[in-house]
Amino acid sequence: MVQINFIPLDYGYFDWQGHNYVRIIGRDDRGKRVCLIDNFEPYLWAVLKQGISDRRIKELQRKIDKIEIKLPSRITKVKKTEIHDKNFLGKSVKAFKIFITNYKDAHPVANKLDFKEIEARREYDMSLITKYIIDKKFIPLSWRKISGEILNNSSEFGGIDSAFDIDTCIKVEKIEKIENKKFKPKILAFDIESDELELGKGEILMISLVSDNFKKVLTCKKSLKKPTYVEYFKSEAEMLEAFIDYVNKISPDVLVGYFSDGFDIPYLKARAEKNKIKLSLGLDKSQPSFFRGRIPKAKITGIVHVDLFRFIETVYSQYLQSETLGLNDVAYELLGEGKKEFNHKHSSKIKEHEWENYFEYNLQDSILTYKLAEKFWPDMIEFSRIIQEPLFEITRSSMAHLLEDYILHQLNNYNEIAEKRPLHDEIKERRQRKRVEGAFVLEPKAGLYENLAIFDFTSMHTSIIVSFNISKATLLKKREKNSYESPEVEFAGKKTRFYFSKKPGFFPMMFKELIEKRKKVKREYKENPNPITKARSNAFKLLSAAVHGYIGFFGARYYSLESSASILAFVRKFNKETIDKTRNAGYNVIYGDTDSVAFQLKNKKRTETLKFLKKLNSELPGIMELELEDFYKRGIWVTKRAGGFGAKKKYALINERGKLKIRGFETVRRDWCNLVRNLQNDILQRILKDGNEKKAFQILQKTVDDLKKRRVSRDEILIRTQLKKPLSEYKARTPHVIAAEKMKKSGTPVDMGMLIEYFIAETRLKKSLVREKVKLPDEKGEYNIKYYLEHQILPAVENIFEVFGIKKEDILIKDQKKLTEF
DNA sequence: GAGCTCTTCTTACC
DNA sequence: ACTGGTAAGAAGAGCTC
Repeated sequence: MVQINFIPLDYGYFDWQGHNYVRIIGRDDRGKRVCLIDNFEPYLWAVLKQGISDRRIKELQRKIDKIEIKLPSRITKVKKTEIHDKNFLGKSVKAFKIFITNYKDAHPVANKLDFKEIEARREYDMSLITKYIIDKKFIPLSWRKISGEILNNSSEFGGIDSAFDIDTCIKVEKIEKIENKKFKPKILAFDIESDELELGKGEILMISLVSDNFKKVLTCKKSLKKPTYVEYFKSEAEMLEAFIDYVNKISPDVLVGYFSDGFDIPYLKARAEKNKIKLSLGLDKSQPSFFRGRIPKAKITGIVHVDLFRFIETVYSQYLQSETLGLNDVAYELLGEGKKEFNHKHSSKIKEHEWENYFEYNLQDSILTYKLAEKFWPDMIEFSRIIQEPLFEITRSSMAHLLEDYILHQLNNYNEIAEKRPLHDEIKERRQRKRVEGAFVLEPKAGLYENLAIFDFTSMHTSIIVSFNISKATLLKKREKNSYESPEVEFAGKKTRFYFSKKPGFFPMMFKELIEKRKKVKREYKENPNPITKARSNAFKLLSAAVHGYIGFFGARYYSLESSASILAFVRKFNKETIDKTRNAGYNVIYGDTDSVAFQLKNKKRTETLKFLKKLNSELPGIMELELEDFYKRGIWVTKRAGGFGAKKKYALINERGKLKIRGFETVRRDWCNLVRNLQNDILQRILKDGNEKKAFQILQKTVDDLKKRRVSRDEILIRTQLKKPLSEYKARTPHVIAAEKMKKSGTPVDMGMLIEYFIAETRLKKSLVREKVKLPDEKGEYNIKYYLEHQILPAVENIFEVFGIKKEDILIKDQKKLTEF
């Protein structure tokens, strides 16, 4: 019997003599790599209908105990059946806990439970690892004291201890909770370069590896100078083998790449196959396995493969200003350094002296990936601990999936049996439903305003869910006395109201607790700001923000469109009420969107306004809360280009400290050229600072002049538009589709998700469509002055100057003559 | 071929 | 297919006159 302190990193399972065992790879507190083997007792639930007699229950139990699934490879039996008092969708129920010998057959066992006394069969559709973590409270990346027996060249479990490259293998007897201590994982970042983007098409030219005090580029190409970090190999095969050796030797906890699920790992696998090499990266020398999904997930046994791109995409992209989530943009924003310059061309055309630069470029990618991984480690570890799912899962799951995992791991606190995942037909039906009415947006009156404030609701949707006890399980079939009543909603073509029980449901309670946890962590962060508390606070924030969307998501276990419709009806009601109350208090309300109200203070003082906020808060139910977003010195709202009404979701503000808040304007949209984005930004800034348009107009005149004199660089007039689907699926012949087709024709690989760059050029055609003037950035040709004037500059500034009574004609009139010259 | 509406598409806001 | 609804706006398609 041994005892160690252990932190789990990678979870897997295997079968031995027809039973399931869980295999956990992690470290002990001396840094040794340990593999734990633990038994897993699979079970599922059968929820009984109300009022079944004890005698009948006994009878059923006997029948269930006899269930057997016979397969060629194994026989799965019911081991035992227990009767428990549980909750299911908030109701107290009696349920059978049916233990079976192999979880893989839980589904067929569930199918055999078709007794009329059984209302529902549940928890046979969850991941085995999820159930294991819940049952043993063995939370990923959390320290535990493990007692057990060391396996040493044991034949038990088929000799697993010798198959794995580990220091110790322990058969678990006991798991005890201990206080979390620090853990610094060994991270290894990698990146490959190849001629082709299509997986496995061309050979791999080089592979870079970066870890703590370790930098390498492995290559099978020759260069003139030989940097110390480069290792040369005779062939691609030898290079691949060296890569595998290095990964095995360094033996990292985390192998991290950037888009490595979608590119590097599958590419390596394909090239290894071509070279008849086994890509034995796993601790048991196994090859990466791929799990299906939008992008297949590449799993390496014993080492956590993290595709940092995927994690950043789901949990961090909303905070990033970067125009793309490519490594260069993200690294620039977060690390202040980007990729190295390298002019990509086919390897056959790269000269001997150029390879050195390519190596450096390749190395830099791994360096950036490594640094980003270090930066995001607190986020990864906190997400993993809070959601209680392994690192591999939480770095790849969508937000809805993360939230659902969080819910599943919390259910035990409420003695709840988990709801099932919707089946195919159910998903289809849900997706066909009419969408429910959303939030309210108040149409602003265009103008320049001074002395403003914005109030907004904190976590509005979630606080409504909590305050009105809204969920699938608390929804009442019909009106009941003493229940929460939603405002009137249009649902399935009828006007109706929904009612929710006042008995607190597990779902709203769970998120009440989550909001409380977040508040606590936020306080902790304020007292002691550090990356861990920041990451924890952020994880709670993101989960909380996703709850309403999750309820309306067709794939959710706890989907409830009635709940979603009710939440949104409350959102509209409270926003409108707040707008009315603000107006009635003597403020000039300018605008409001979903959970906010923007207004002019007029003659009122700030202290008075804060007092008014307090009053509003005292009138709000439950945990709902309105807060001051900020006071603003000035703000501008413009009209729509069509129709002359005030444009929603489009405004710019400046606060006392001179900080701008610009929403919706072209300057924040990446599909407008930089010339116009910068121009509009300058104009808005000038106007908000000065309170008038004089200088801003001069800025405009100068830019128009530059444009006409062709002093504007190519870079500034490039328009970037993303390909949102495969090129072949486009019905419309839009400029960016034409540009993408041109790229393809010229040999540049074009893929879904790419940001297509182009500009609009002068043509000899007298009358023509925009798409006929599309040119790629490196094509010869001059920019089309008329287009950039009338379709870029003017649309972006016209409505701003209109606020000051300056018309489109006033902007152009001075230049009318000049215009005709071109 | 001008002028209109409608569809397709992208990207924003909350 | 992998949170939701609301909205602006460009470009092109298709129609009428």
